[in-house]
Amino acid sequence: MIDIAIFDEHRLVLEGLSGMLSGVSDCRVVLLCNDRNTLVEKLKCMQVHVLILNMHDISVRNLNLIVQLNFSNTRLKILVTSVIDSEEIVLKTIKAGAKGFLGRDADRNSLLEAIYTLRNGHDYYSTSITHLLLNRYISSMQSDEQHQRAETANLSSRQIEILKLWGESCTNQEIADRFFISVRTVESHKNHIMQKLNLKSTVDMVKFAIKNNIIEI
Amino acid sequence: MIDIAIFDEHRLVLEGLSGMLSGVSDCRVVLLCNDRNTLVEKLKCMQVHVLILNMHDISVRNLNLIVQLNFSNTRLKILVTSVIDSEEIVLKTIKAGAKGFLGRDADRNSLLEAIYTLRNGHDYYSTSITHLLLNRYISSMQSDEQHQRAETANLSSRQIEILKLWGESCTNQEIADRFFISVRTVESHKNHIMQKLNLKSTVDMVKFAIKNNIIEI
DNA sequence: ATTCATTTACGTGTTTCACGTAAGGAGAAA
DNA sequence: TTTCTCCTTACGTGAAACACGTAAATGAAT
Repeated sequence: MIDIAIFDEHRLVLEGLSGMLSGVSDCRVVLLCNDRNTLVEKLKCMQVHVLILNMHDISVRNLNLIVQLNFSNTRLKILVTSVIDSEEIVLKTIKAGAKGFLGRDADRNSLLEAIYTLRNGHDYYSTSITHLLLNRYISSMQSDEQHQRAETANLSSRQIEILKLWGESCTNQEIADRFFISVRTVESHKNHIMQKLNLKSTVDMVKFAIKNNIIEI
Repeated sequence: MIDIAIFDEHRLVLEGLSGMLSGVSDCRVVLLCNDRNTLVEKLKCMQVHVLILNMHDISVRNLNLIVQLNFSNTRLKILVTSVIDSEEIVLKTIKAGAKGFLGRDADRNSLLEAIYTLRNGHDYYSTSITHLLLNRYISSMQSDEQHQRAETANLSSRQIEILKLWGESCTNQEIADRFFISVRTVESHKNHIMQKLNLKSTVDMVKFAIKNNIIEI
């Protein structure tokens, strides 16, 4: 059984959200609230697994509420819902400590998925958000690759891979495990890089990698 | 009722995965398969909602399998599981058309979450992946904030001297000679620097020194 | 067919790192 | 004054990384 609290400034929305959960056997709505102070007070002494927090705006007031709730009840999982699923609001809520986010594309199934997922200790972000992050990520990876091809054509792709991981403070062993090769091979790769680029020390290798956008400062 | 197919090259793993789903009322395992060609043929004419595809490696063979299955059965949702949850494998599988990914941190609950989520037409990526994406995103958005928190003032003048020479690719012995101290003392200084700044590796120390204008690229 | 770079890997000896310990001094706080 | 903290110096030990050489397998180039 999952105990759920719902917050919204408008009673109507509150009841609407509550209604979506009636008839779900695993869920029990134990608190409906439309006042921030009351919410914080009540949640201090209630056992609530998931709080559905509907946000109309990304005011500091709302973000602080999340921080405050997380502070006073560490076991509480906060699921933010909002029609404003811009990058900004999502990021800010996550940074504030929300464990889930449902945007405008979310339906009842998504809500249930999110509740179960949060209850299990995992994070949940709606499809649009995940896609946003993925696209960002993929495009940043691709632009990285292009940068590298421009400046470091003399290094082989394998050598760059090694350098990249090493530049993220991986040990040789970690790099070896990642690529399923021997530690000695990793050492070999680094030796070859040093030879090829005529570098005196590993410090120089870091500098080279930074100059050539292989690793970030 | 969700119809599920499971693929793995090893029968044992196949049965293990299948066992995890026995007793789940909403799920029905309708196909176990350890041969790629058979899998493609069977799935052409069977109603399967979710395919659990356990990948041991990111071979072109496996990626092509995903592409092929997506082509021949557009309604099929492919959930890739793998102990190799590196950035590389995740990206490649998603680009190939997988709708979900479970990494090494996934447990039975995650598997069920993923199956339900895919069945509902949404994507599912395991916590580690989501965090990976989020961290990338967040760090790229507000890298300044954390970076500017670095305090050079915390380092003593001696520590900065050491760091400066080391950043010019001097060996510990050279640094020791310069200051008429023992090599061990140089090591101590570096150890203290690492401790004080909470740095994991010498690579990080180079980055710190560059960020704080102690050494130049 | 042969050359060349790449990827893989080992051997050996040196250097550096990680982590702990510790002594002596300088300066601040009680 | 004594206590306390930080800095500088330095060592011990075991692990990791580096320097330099060697070398086999692969594949692309010509």
